[in-house]
Amino acid sequence: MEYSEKKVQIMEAAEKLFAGKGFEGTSVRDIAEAAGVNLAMISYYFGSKEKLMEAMFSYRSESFKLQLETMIHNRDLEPMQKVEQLIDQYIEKLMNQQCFHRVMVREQMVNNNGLIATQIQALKKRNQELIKKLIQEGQKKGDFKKHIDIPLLMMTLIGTVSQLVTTQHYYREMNNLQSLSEEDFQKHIRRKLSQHLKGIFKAILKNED
Amino acid sequence: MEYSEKKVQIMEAAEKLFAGKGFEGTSVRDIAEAAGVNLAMISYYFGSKEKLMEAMFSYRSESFKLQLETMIHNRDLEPMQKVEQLIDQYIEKLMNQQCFHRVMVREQMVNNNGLIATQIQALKKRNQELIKKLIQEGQKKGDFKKHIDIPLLMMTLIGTVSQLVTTQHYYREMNNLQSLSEEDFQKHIRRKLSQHLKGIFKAILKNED
DNA sequence: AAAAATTAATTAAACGTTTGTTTAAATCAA
DNA sequence: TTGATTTAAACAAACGTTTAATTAATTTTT
Repeated sequence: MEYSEKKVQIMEAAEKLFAGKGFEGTSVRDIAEAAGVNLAMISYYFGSKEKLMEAMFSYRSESFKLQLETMIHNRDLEPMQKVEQLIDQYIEKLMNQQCFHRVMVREQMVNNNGLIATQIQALKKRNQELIKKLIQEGQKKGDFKKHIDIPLLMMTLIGTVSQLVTTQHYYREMNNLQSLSEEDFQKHIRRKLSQHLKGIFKAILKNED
Repeated sequence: MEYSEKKVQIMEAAEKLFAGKGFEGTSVRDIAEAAGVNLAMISYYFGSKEKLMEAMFSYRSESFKLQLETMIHNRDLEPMQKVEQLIDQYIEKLMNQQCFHRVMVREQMVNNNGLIATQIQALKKRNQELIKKLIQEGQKKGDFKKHIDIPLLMMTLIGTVSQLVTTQHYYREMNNLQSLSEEDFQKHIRRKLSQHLKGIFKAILKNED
């Protein structure tokens, strides 16, 4: 599917509204107004509200993929360094696409069998295989422990970042970070997350022989 | 607020529907049908759909609190044992109230300033203070490390469990666990989570001096 | 204890809005 | 002149809520 300027305009307005109020909580009139287009344009371009959601999902899924192919085959990096890059890239992707992430959190809770569920599954599978490769490489080299529960480790990576992103206003208030500017607060979160998750992964993975 | 049998009936039907389709995605007619009552009874008992949500939230919040008071003051338990009990109790609470948890995940994402946000905040604050006490006790005894980022550690505990609960059907499929019965699968998750999180907490907390 | 009066619970129908989508006319660009 | 875009208006369906009438339960009076 090709994305004309108008289409992107509508998809991005829809994404922001879906993230805040949910799919059902957002009317096509809301979307049209936010995108600055006539109500009928949404059906005209996408066919329906549902299909707009699917189009937006496809559009964002593309840029949500982790880009690790070249890094993975780099022989100059230690396995642990690669894992650290994976963590940082995951944090970066998610923090830069917070709206899309919120939409995804909502969508993955409903067990639908549609296009969106398929796309989420593909994203998850890809990520799990990437980290599996990295860890197996580290195990072969003897750097990592033998028995690693990779799916559970993924849950901790994704879950920790996701939890902080979706409840950041609570985190901010409970830890008295209101004095920080929004930009500084976002930087603060990234730094903390990176540090924290690298510590966990090191503790879980590293062989102390 | 007192909870008559009919009220509970309606609240529990609403909870299940809200968990699956969201607040806006669920109609009061859906709720009435699922609860086996007349449509008008919802306004009659609760005033409105919104107030039904609030009532349900108060109702569930009560039983969602961790019960750790007596355990915390038990002098026969090591700090690490207490932390392990906290982890197990958290897993238990969340796994036993998966519907309510899903509703909460959705609600946490919208930055509303109403009754529900206040209740979520109170729950979070309580839990954070409980774990803070436990960790500080361990630090005093010299069992735990000096510098622990407690809020981040909470994110990992809550985030990991939450991520697995909200995406369990993906987890099940990706790890070929479809042969397990639903009951066995739930047990499997609990066991894995407990093991995994205790490992992480031990690695992060334990002093190796 | 029976009858009457009062309150509570339940119902089907209707209310006015809002919903997603479609239409047909109007405007624009090629 | 043709085809793509944009518009305001209209559509039926679904929404949350209210109404007024009816039934059930409880309390008061005899």
